[in-house]
Amino acid sequence: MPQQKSEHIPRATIQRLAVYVQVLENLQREGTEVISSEPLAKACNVNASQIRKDLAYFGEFGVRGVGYYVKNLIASITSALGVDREWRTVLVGVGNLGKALLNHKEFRLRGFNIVGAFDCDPFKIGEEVSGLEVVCTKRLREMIGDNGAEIGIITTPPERAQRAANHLVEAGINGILNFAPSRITVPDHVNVEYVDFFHHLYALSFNITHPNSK
Amino acid sequence: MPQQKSEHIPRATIQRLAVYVQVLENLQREGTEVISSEPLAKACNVNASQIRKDLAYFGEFGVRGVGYYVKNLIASITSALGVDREWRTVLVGVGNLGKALLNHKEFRLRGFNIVGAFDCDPFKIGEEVSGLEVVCTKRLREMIGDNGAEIGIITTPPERAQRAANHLVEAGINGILNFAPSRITVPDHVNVEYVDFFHHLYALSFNITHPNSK
DNA sequence: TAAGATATGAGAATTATTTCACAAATTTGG
DNA sequence: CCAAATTTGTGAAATAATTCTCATATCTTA
Ligand SMILES: NC(=O)c1ccc[n+]([C@@H]2O[C@H](COP(=O)([O-])OP(=O)(O)OC[C@H]3O[C@@H](n4cnc5c(N)ncnc54)[C@H](O)[C@@H]3O)[C@@H](O)[C@H]2O)c1
Ligand SMILES: NC(=O)c1ccc[n+]([C@@H]2O[C@H](COP(=O)([O-])OP(=O)(O)OC[C@H]3O[C@@H](n4cnc5c(N)ncnc54)[C@H](O)[C@@H]3O)[C@@H](O)[C@H]2O)c1
Repeated sequence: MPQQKSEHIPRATIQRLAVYVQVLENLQREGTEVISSEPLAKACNVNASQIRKDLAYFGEFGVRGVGYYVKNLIASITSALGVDREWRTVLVGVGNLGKALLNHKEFRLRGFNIVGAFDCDPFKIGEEVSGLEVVCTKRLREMIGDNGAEIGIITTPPERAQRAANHLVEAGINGILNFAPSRITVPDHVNVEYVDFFHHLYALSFNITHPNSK
Repeated sequence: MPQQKSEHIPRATIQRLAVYVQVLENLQREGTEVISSEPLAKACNVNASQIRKDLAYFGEFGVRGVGYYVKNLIASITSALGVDREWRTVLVGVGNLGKALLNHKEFRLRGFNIVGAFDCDPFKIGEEVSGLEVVCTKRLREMIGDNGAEIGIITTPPERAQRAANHLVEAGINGILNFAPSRITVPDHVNVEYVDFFHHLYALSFNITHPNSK
């Protein structure tokens, strides 16, 4: 069982592990069974020792002289990341984006089941979206007590994100994925990740504007 | 005019600058006119000298003893990032996600105008989405010659992303925002950013699973 | 106009991450 | 079964990024 060997693991390592899984899954789909760090590194656009060092935080998954068995390595990394299980999630803010996410089947496929949908708009409460009844945000605590969700997804307007986060924290969630373009403040034990593709467009803009700074 | 003072700027700095803009815009909406690095840092969840150092790459934007004028600082950072102008973009892959993005008005609002929509499915070509006629991917080069787009957005299935990227590169694009969950290979002068919220869910999963490793 | 309070900007010190280099393990072919 | 060819895993070295510290600049108030 891949067990964490060392204390602190860089955030960058976690991000790369997600990339490795993605690339390995595509390789697997194309029929590759074994791969060594060199070509995998090329496909992921990183240094080969970087991959080996990242993996070394969790154990020894390769075979010297051979490389890594793709299927095996996927299993090892997903286990290290903790995504080899079901994660129950709830979504707050059933608007355009919220509905699109509720209908997105990939969540369930990847083990992130959305088991609750919440909104504060009385016109939306009671509506059914993708097999879930939209419930009043005030009942978040009670509902999470029932369904045991651990991750909250925020898709409210930015000025409501902090309020939504407060409700989620109070309800006992310990991870938040925030799609609203605003930062939220939460207690230390709660993890927050932000999704905002404009940040990526900004990065492109910068890199195109300053081509030499690479 | 904010001019780049130093040669290499860390990628992490660029990502943070985008966060600063986001937080500053929200502060501005709430009426804040001046802010010092300490409270701004708190809102962005970073160290105050980090902010000052990040800004120092581009110039001196603060007033000693006072702090930063919010409006001014937003202008300085957006100028540094190169997002104080219009960026013309094209989108390849007019499916569920592609259509949602084409209808998303925020792009235009933020200066990223989608001026072309491409797909290879003959049933989709000719269809009109959000005021744009869907055009065959093969005509990408010709169309970009006309509309002068510089950024391409990929929303094809993962196994088609590389092909889409090749078309975009050939057409002379120099930045790509890839929503497909696969890595693409492009020449050195082309910049690629990846958007995948499962990577963020993976990070949450890891952090919740290993609470001590923070 | 001078003193006290505040907050930036930048060099130095620290800490973290990445890359290198190579010993150890495994396979393959004669 | 041994030698040659691979390729991992890891300590050491090199790089990079972050944080600390403080001199310097500005504002406020008396
Ligand atoms: N639409 C997109 O494609 C898109 C893309 C990226 C980011 N976003 C961001 O995602 C968020 C949602 O976008 P949208 O287009 O779905 O907006 P929307 O207005 O359609 O939906 C927002 C929903 O949140 C609900 N809401 C408001 N306050 C709430 C609260 N306190 N508790 C619970 N629910 C609350 C509203 O009733 C509404 O149903 C925005 O912050 C937007 O910037 C949207
Ligand atoms: N739907 C979502 O909410 C969502 C969210 C995140 C990521 N994604 C990713 O975005 C991509 C698109 O998702 P979707 O749900 O819109 O899929 P989709 O199948 O609805 O759309 C894909 C579109 O791409 C077109 N296409 C295929 N090959 C092409 C090519 N070579 N050139 C041009 N067009 C081509 C298809 O004709 C189709 O119209 C997928 O990779 C998916 O994993 C989707």
